[in-house]
Amino acid sequence: MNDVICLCKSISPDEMQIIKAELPDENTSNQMAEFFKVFGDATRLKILYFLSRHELCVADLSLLVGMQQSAVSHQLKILKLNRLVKYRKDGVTVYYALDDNHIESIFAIARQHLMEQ
Amino acid sequence: MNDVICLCKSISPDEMQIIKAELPDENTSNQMAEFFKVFGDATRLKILYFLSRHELCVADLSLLVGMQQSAVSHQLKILKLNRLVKYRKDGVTVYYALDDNHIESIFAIARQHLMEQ
DNA sequence: ATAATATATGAACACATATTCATATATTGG
DNA sequence: CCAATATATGAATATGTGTTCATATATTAT
Repeated sequence: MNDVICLCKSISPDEMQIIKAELPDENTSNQMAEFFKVFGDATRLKILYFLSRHELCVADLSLLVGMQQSAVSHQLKILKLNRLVKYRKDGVTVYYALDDNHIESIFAIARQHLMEQ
Repeated sequence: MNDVICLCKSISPDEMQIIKAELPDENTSNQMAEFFKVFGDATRLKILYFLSRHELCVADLSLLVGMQQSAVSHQLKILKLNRLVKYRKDGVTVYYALDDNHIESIFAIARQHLMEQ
């Protein structure tokens, strides 16, 4: 990409160059976007909420969120890939649980933002 | 929706009822999902990064993110609607700036999560 | 008023995503 | 081995999303 020359009065060309140079690389932006995307779905948020209360099997999660077992499995796969949940197998049953201590704090911040009108 | 009866051994029907009853209502889940969705796009994250460094006009943002002015305007609209950026007009130019003190902390948490392998 | 400029907006398109249905896989008990 | 059960997976579909192009709006200077 070419050098950037600023067009407006609020910032100098030099400052432009600096903040452009310090932009995290493409991978970081994309990884971060992927991470937040996981929280950007009400069904997944509900699953995370329930798991924050108790370890649960897929069937019970399906009852709780009121969605088909298949849908829940698909979403659990996404949560698993993003290391937000872990699981253990007991016979034919699979119990899922939260696997991230950042979840609570990230929720707290979102709640605060939404509370402030 | 009908009463929930748990199917697995890990939790009792009573506990199921309780965590189900305490699930935040549909509105809350949706609002929260919408909020996170905003962060789930690399272009918007870049815009937020640049604004975290300096107030900027649309044209400069467009140069910095390497995307058409129109695309940037569309994304700024979304950020505006979610009260993440504010703006001031100076003649025909519009300067945008961050309008949320939670952004930094939410980024910090995401970064931490992604750092941990 | 007119021209020039910065930004905003709407339509169109390509692409991603969530859900469902049908079915495969894996585990246990008989 | 076979049947029953819990979960996972793939295809299909409907809906959502981001970008571009074209154009509208708004502001300033001449």
